[in-house]
Amino acid sequence: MAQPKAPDASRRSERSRRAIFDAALALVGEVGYDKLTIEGIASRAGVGKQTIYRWWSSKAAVLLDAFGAVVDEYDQEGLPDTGDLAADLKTVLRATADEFNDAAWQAPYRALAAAGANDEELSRTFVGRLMEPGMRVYVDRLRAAQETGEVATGIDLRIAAEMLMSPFSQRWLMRTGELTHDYVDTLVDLVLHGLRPRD
Amino acid sequence: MAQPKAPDASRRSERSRRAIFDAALALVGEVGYDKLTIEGIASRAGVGKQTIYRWWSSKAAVLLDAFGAVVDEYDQEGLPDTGDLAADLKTVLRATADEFNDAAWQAPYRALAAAGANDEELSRTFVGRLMEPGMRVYVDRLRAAQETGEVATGIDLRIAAEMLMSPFSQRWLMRTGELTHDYVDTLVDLVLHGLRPRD
Amino acid sequence: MAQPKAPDASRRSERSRRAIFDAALALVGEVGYDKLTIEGIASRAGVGKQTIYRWWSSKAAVLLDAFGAVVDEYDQEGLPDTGDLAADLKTVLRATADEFNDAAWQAPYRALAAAGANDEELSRTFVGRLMEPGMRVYVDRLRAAQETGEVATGIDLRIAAEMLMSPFSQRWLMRTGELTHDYVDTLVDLVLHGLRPRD
Amino acid sequence: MAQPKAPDASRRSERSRRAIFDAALALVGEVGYDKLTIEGIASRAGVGKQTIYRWWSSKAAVLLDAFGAVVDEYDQEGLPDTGDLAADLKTVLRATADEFNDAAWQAPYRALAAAGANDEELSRTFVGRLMEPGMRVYVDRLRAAQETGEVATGIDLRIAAEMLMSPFSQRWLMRTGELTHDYVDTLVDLVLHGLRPRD
DNA sequence: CGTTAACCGAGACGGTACGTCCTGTCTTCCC
DNA sequence: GGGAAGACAGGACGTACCGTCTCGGTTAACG
Repeated sequence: MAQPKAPDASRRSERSRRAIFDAALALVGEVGYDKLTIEGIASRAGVGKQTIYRWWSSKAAVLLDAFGAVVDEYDQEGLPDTGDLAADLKTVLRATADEFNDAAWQAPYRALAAAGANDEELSRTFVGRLMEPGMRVYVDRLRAAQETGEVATGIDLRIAAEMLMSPFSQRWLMRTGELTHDYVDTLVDLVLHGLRPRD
Repeated sequence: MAQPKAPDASRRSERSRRAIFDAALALVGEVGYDKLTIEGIASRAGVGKQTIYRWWSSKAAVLLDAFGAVVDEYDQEGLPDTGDLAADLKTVLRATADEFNDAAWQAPYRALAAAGANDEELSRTFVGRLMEPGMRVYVDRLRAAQETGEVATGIDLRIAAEMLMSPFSQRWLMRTGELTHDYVDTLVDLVLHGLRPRD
Repeated sequence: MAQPKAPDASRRSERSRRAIFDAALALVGEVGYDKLTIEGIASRAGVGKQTIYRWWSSKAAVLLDAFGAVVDEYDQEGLPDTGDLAADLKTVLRATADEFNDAAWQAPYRALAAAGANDEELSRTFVGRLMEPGMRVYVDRLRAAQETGEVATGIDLRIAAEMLMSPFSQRWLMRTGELTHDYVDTLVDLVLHGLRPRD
Repeated sequence: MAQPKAPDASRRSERSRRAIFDAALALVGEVGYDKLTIEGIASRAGVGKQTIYRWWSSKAAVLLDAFGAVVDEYDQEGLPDTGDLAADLKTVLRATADEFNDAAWQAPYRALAAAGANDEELSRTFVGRLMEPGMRVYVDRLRAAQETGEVATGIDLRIAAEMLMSPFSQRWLMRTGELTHDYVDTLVDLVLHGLRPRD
């Protein structure tokens, strides 16, 4: 079952791992994803190329881990639940919009989304690691709202959450519009109207 | 103030142009976007590299033109209007879902969406050339529905259209779910419920 | 019969060819053969690596051509023939000794002799290109001496020439002794004594 | 004034030493000297790389020791002295020719001769360890012949021995000819004729 | 109807990065 | 402390493409 040369993870250099993450994130911001190279990362991190190839299979994989490590620190603990679904969603989506407008997030996130489009394997990891967790907290919050009657029963909450998040992501990814607070508010209102219990 | 070397388009070889398109589309399907190369296209098309560089600035630009030429043949003439908005949307989105599930469309479309994420200029062209026209017909159809009272007035139709199309595109691009007819129907129903005239 | 990608020699850049020779000879003198690298030659010559790989198969092949070009300028025109074989041989071998003691010749010559020992193909070329011509003029001179009676008939002149040159080369290659004029004189005398017509 | 880390030879593993020799000799025969690597030797010998680096400074040094150990078993005990110098020399040189034509000797011997050409230090060891002892027995035999009058007095026996051995070695090293028994006989006769007491 | 200027196929060029291999050092764990 | 194992920083390998340039050849507009 094992690959033909599994490196011994217990001997891995934590120092190098971190230097590689820092270098990858810094470089993707400076030169963009297309001009990001393994050699560049290695050189900036003061690391041999082989140390990268030993642990990752592509620059996308490095970036995914690097960005994942950053995101993990933002420890999501579920959406707020003040009892007012619309207000809660607006609060969180406004914050998310601010994050997406932050240059430090743009480059790696865009890069990974793009790389995922052409690489199914990477795409699965990207979605599972970075997008699914976010999606799940929305579904949970919607389920809670269903129990208080704010949202109709019988609705596919997964699709409901996508109605909220996909227009938002798509707008940003394709640059078809700004992610303003106004936009967020309008979107939340329109979506929630559709989720209301039917008359 | 002309560029240092504006090639004379009137002397351009139509034969070569087509051969390049065919080669680009065939290759992106066979080897994927990342391994698509200008040299590969040139060689497959039986064309000198310079003939590509003379007319396009990158492999993305070639692919965009090549795919654009294919798409143009599907000449969109607006959405049907039978008077039943939901039915009309389902009809068209089901057809679109089938298209997106067609392997011949996947590779170039994904490639361009991905390339656009990292290249703002390309992104603008991609959206303007391939996505905007599609979006526009939806907005038009929604406006018609607004006039018949099926959709509430005062709604931002652009955002409404995005609520319909973005979850759909995102699902496909990120591979977070299948584009089935059932999915389309559910999505349309949920969205339209949100667009109904308020009580 | 042809190799799978014969480059077009008529388009070859003479400028690059010369720059490569110069760089190779300079570097082998500066850093030695073992630390001579294709990358180093390319970089010093201001040339792409591929330009070297296109025309040569190894650093040894480059060096052989480079050194060959230098040697060719020394245009051998046969040994002098004053009628005194011993004197003629001493004159020429003394000059050769001086050449072999010249640092500029040492590095490439040693390198090629060494590389040839481990690479039969290269060895054939090295011998044929650089050593055979030298050997031949000695054989010719000995043949002339045979006609004047200075050298016995029936002697294998090839072996005779080797008796003269091999101890000389071996001494230099293996560093088992100095190549002084005295040494040369002694060697010539001993060898010629063996070649004298038998009593 | 000891080196920074003089390993304690008394604790050295004889088992590893032998495994390294065997691996080095086997590999140089299989893949040639250029592709012989320390890693390859270590791995084939079932030994850590450090165990090699601890005791030798280069692959050439390993090979020299390995080959030296083999040669030592051939324990030279001087040339035969039947009273007939020519016959004795032919006997021994014929045997040597057979040895040099044996594939098992070729690779390491050639490799070391080549490595010596570019590495003065190695060259001294190689000559001193493997070539000098052989040379010495020839000089001794010639001296004995001088005392019986077969060889002229006043001759530099060192140079005389080289006249015999260098053409032989050179021919083999440079592949300029076969080492046949006929060749050996002719060479011995020619050389001895030159060494005869002058008239 | 010949001249000539541009596009064209071809591919050599100076470069950059790839992913692999090996070097020589260092660290860990075992005996 | 020697030895097996192997991660590490470093660097060269030989390959693949990049985007530029130069070379005939062909082809269309102009004189």
